[in-house]
Amino acid sequence: MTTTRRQVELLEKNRPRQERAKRTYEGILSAAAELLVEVGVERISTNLIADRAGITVPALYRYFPNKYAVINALGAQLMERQNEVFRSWLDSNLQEGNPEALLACIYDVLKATYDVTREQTGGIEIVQALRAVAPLQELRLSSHALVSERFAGFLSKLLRRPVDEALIIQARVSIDIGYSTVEMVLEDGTLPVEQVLRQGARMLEMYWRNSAGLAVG
Amino acid sequence: MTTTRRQVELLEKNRPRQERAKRTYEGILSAAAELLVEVGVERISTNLIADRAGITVPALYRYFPNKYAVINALGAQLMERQNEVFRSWLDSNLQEGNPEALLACIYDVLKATYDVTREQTGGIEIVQALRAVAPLQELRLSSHALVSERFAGFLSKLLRRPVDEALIIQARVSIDIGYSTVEMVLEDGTLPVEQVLRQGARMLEMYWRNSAGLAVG
DNA sequence: TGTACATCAGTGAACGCGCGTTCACTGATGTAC
DNA sequence: TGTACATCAGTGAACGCGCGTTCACTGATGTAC
Repeated sequence: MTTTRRQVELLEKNRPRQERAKRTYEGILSAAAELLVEVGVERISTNLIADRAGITVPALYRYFPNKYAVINALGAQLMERQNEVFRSWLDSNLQEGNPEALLACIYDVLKATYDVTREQTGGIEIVQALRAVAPLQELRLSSHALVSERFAGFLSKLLRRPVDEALIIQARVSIDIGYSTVEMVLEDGTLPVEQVLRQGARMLEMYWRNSAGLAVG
Repeated sequence: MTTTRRQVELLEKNRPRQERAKRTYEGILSAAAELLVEVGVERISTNLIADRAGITVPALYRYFPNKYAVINALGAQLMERQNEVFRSWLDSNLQEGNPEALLACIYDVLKATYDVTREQTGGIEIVQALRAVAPLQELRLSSHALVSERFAGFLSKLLRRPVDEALIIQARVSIDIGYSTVEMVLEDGTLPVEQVLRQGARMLEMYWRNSAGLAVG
């Protein structure tokens, strides 16, 4: 991509070992999440985070090389939770082996993803930061790509189709459209959550009915 | 929303009057667009912008109160161009008065939106900034809401349905899904542009076939 | 059970830097007569 | 056609501030004997 963009270290440094250290570490993440809501990505700083967490800046530097690593840790946590929602949704539909069953509960997975993101302080702000801040983009993109591949494998069995490029693309588009619907409703607080998620679910349902050659509702 | 978030002035100050001033003004916008690509939203500053534009910082302050106003001006320009794409797509389909004609060319409007965003230096970075930076969010949200209302009015005539909340929501979801597809392909450079846009178009098509009670395929 | 010691966790103070912002100013452009 | 003047456009220098980062350090925790 762009070469002029400076490389940023995102790896965490020391892992917290003692109890006290774990509290400090968690305190840093909570403080960062709160500040992401209050002042936004563009104003957050290690100084602010340490202050809010009730520690000094060098204590933060013990665990994170910079502020991006802190946001990255928050992002990894959220991506993991979102992925887990999707994974368990797939699992609970694996037994059925029946496309209709899956199509009937797309709304559920959107709602569960919405809930898990809402539950995390600064959830939507974290997602937006992952999109907008170059050094963090990799995390969200690779997370979506991973989930899409798993989804494509699942669909391959369900629809008895090979895992070719077309299927992977269809899976990826579905995943991204699902997350987009959730993000849309989190970003614009004036929208009716359930209605919008239901429309998003219906869109995905019609798409897959057409792909799989199933009857329309 | 959040009250702790400081209010930021986004209105431009003096409008450029003389020729020289117009060049300076445009130079500021171009420099900002380039820097958005090179260093990202979180590192851009009035100092960097003025430097790149070949002027001193007080010259920038003559036209903009702060860096957010600069990005806001870039964003307004881009939103306007995207809206224009959609407007002219609707217009060229208004004559027909036939849903099938519209459904047949959803890909075209996605591709045209993709092209117009791609054409603008820092196009995707501008969109991401509008999403992630609180004081700029209003611009994108109200732009999407406006386009959705216009679309709902159009659909009302086409499908002979009243402009009720349900129709507005459906229009809004469609608009946001369209933009999301475009943004997805701009954000992840590894994806095949045409294939992804075609899938997005197909998803919207199936959605509206179902809504309008039209035959599939 | 006590204590000496190693390791882990967090502090206080300091640094240089780029940031946003403002000032009084010089220079460029356009126009009235 | 020339020039005086008003307005517009951009400069140089300065400011205080919060930023990221590092240092040698003190204090807390855990453990070997």
